Amino acid sequence: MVNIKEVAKAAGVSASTVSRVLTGKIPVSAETKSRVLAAVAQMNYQPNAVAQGLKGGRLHTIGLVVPNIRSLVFPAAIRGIEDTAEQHGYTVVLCNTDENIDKERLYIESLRRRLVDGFLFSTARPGHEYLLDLPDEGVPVVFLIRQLGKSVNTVVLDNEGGAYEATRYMLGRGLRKIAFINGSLDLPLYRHRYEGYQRALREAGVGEPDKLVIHDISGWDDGYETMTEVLAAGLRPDAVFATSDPKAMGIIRAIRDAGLQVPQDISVMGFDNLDFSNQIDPPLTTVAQPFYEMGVRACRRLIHLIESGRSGRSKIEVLPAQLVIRKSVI
Amino acid sequence: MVNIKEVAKAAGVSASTVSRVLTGKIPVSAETKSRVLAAVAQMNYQPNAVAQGLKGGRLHTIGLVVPNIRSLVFPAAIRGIEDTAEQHGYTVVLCNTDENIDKERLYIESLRRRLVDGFLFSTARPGHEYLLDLPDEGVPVVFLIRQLGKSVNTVVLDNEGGAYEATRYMLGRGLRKIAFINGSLDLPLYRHRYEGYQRALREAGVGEPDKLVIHDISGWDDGYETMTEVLAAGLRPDAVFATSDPKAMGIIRAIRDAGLQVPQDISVMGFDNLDFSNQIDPPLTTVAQPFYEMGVRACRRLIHLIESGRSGRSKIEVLPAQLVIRKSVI
DNA sequence: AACTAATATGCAAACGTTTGCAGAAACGTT
DNA sequence: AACGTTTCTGCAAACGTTTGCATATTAGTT
Repeated sequence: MVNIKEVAKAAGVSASTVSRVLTGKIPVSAETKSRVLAAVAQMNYQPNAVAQGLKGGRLHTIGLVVPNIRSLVFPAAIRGIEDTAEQHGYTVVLCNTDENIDKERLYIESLRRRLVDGFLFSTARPGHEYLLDLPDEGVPVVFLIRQLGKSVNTVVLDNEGGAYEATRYMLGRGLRKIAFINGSLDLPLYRHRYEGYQRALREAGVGEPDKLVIHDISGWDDGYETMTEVLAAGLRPDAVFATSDPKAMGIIRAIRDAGLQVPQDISVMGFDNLDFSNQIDPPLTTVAQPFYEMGVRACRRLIHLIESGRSGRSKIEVLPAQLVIRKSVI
Repeated sequence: MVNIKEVAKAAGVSASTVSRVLTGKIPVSAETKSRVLAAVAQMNYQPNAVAQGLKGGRLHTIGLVVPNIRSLVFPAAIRGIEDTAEQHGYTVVLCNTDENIDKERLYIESLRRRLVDGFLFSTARPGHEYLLDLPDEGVPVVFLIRQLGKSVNTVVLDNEGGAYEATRYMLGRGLRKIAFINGSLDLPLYRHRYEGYQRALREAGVGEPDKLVIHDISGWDDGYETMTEVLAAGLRPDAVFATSDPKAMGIIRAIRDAGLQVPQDISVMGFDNLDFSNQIDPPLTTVAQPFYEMGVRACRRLIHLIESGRSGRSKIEVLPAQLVIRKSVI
């Protein structure tokens, strides 16, 4: 790769002049400018970003830390992040932590050595509070999808509101005994969904159904087993609110395998609106998260933080959820 | 961040000595070594990777170029890539091209400026032959999932064999009139799947069904529409071989919406074995691709290329497909 | 016409490493 | 005891930029 000195020689100027033409900071005569530009074009010169990075202390790179890219909630958000990063001339480095805190720590260390400009985390959960130290050390950080306290910039869904609306909708359809099959309460997002569900029930004067509020359920298989046990125990809810679409899929399978029909016998409400959720049978009624948009917002905010030199107090941005009605609720 | 000079001062040696202790290349007396190590530990010194990169000409980074991370085939492969990269001390930069060649070119340019050590491409297709120039310019490159000629290192599935086995299986179940709903023949992988299907039919002495071999179908919605038209035209295959799981999902929906049952009336074979393929109703019989493993292999090969200084001829590695039998074929 | 001000350019240092070269010290050999 | 090796360490250059400072040129003012 050709470097700035060779361009300078070809144009008959010094390296500094070439640099000044390219960065455009300081006046350069029109004549030399065009001569330099011609040389740059002819030699197809591209400044070495690593040298620039060493000089400037940053490399226009952001670190994206997620638990697992195979989880279906991330790809869309990542896409939003990557697109905005690209538009602003940033590059995205991907890190999967498997919820493993040591792996996360190593990644952070490794990326800081590489002078990443900032971090985007979707790995927040109790035990990861040390992440909150990063901003204090001057490292720009934005949290995404999952939150961890109020003291850091975050982009999340209105989980409480989404769950509230979904529950209200089911109540409005005459369903009364609504089971709630939820993820781990360690994650605020599941806590908030639970609170939304409770609020709707309370306002409608309906009590929480006995033995039908179950937390700590994690994927489709877990959902399947849980629902199978529920039905085997003779419990028979009018509806099940699954707080993620994969859980909902497993639950629907369990209901079918028990010889019942969705939604005729039991309605099922999901949460997420993953890409395939309207492809399954029956198409899933669910609460949509604007994943792509969340990625875009988080990335924009991070870039703003980076380029403004870390000003301003941190802010939690809450995006609205949207109920999408299909056929799995009667 | 503390730099090497400060460590040197603290240990009472020169920066060179610190560097030598850390890289371990040249003998250093046991005594100074321990003194340096103590200082390093105490000050928590981490070498600046960008400075090392500038000096050494590479940054231990690989560029991963995919059409779209939202497409369900990539996340597992990416996971395999990322895991192996991490094990070897490499970092992965993610690029989505949307099959757009200009975007791809810009990414390549940008990453080369950043001194990436090599590229992993899943974007091969006609028109992208210029990618083949990169190895000639000394840039390590490995192709993955999609291939583009024999002259470059590649990791792909045995698409022909997978389709052959799947077709043979259906024939063995007594199915004769097997529709073939395929992707674009521009992509060798779809061409090969077609060839496998044809070979199995030929060996069984069964002809290709009239009007039931359809190419250029791309996602679930396209699959749905195509199958709806097929049925509306009064065509009634015994089975449909969809060359991707999403197409299969759309096709199953179409069959159901036409009042028929899968597999009692029409069997459906998929291809990919995406994560959710055994969650749908009926659980999908399909051809599994070892996505994760492909990612691992491709990444290993790239790292080998990088660290061996680009020796050796290029090789195409073909991984076996595996038929996974569930309930969508009778 | 002389002086100040503005404009345009180059030199050299700096970013944080690694590494060739050379010198110093310790050791072994005859 | 003199010399050649070996072992260890530091200096300084290099990687490719950007940028403060100094200088040279030009223009502007009186």
